[in-house]
Amino acid sequence: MAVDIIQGYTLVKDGVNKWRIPKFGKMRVDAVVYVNDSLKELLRDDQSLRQLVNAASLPGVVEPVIGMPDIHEGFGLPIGGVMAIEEKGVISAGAVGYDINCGVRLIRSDLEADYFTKDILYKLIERIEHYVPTGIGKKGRHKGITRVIFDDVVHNGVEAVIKAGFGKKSDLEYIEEGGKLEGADISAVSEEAQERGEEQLGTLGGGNHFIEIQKVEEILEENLAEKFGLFKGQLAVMIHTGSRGFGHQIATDYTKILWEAAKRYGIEVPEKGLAAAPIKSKEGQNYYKAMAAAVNFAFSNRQIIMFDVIRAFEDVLKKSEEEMGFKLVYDVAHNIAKWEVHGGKRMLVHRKGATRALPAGHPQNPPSYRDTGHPALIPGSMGTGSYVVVGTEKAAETFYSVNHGAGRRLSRNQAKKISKEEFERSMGDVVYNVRSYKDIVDESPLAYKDVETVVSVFEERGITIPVAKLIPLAVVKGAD
DNA sequence: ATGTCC
Repeated sequence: MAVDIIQGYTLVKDGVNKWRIPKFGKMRVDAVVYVNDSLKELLRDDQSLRQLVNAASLPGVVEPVIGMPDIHEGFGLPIGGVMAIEEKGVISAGAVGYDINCGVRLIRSDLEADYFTKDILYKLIERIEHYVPTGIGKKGRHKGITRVIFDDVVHNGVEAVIKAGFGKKSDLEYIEEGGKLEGADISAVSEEAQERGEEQLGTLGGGNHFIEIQKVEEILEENLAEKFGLFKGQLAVMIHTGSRGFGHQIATDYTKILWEAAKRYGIEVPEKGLAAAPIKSKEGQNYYKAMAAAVNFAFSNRQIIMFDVIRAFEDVLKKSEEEMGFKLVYDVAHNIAKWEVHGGKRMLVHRKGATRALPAGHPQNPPSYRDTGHPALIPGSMGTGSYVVVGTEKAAETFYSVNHGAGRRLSRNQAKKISKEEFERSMGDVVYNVRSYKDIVDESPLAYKDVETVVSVFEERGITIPVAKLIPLAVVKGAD
């Protein structure tokens, strides 16, 4: 029996790429982390195992608390963490994260990527920036209309922005939850969060958010790729953003509210980032209502950005959306808590830096992907590849969750030390918009784990089937 | 991630 000791915790090998921390002390359940030998080494200088162990002590937690292959430390639950809680247990804002429904949307086209010279790519990213405000604190270009429809957006999700003219009704079939998480209620959201949100719909933000023009580099599973409308050499666009200042304010407000509520309810919370209250309590219910509002905001944000990106392509290529064949492949949440049934039991699954990946035939798939399983989207860093995968039946052991990216290897502060030369080399031929490398150096591919290795962990275990690999041609980032 | 400290 293979055993390893990391950060003082005993890890016991539990099959391919899977390590278990048997429960001890205040843990109510085991913690599990999915890594191969090289990724496991990265946990030695990182607090993420402690954060998994702490999460395993919360009331109502379901066996096991799980770390994804791209795990790294976060606030409360690690990024790359999955925590399921039974109905009589607690809900935690820190286990969803500050960027509620941070997520990814993939758009395909009928265009051949090889047509896109650097000259065209520069024109495109310039035009995309013309339409999509990027960077911290930016207000939306559509804020006149988004203020008017804001209430409708938070309660009804993407359907509301489609009614206002951003895209078409059929897009709803290609968004997790149909673009709307039930149970949102604006009355649970602070005035401050509402004011920030109304003006920020349709903005990209900063940090790891991006709009990427990509090429389908490799088809890894022919049959599924065809059903997802993907082909080798195809031009695609990936959008990665979330709920901006709206979700951030909600997370800030409720971390405080839940921290104080925990004391009143006598819940022992091991660290502030895991602040939690009973799901059935007033505070817990209110967090869910506010979180759902931010989830709907973020799906809608990506819908508006898709609309604007397609306008940019129309302007530069002088072709219509129909001629270019742009279609939504899928839109997935990476930071969310949702009610799901696993093993016949209803539970609230918190995913923070993790993607749901339902297998073929699972009834919660959208009808468009019932027979295949929906695409799970895994962006790499901005100089490397991204993957489309699907979950298998074996993904039941992770509550049908897979990794959400490559995962950070260096902290932002460590990554700031990367030199200009190293940064430029790491970007290779990828065209990017930000003029000063200092603004995005902490997003350098060198700051991330190797996405191929990370994706291989679940593939080797039989939890995912990789379908396609996409590589970046051009990337639009927000300068902070 | 974030009007990166009201």
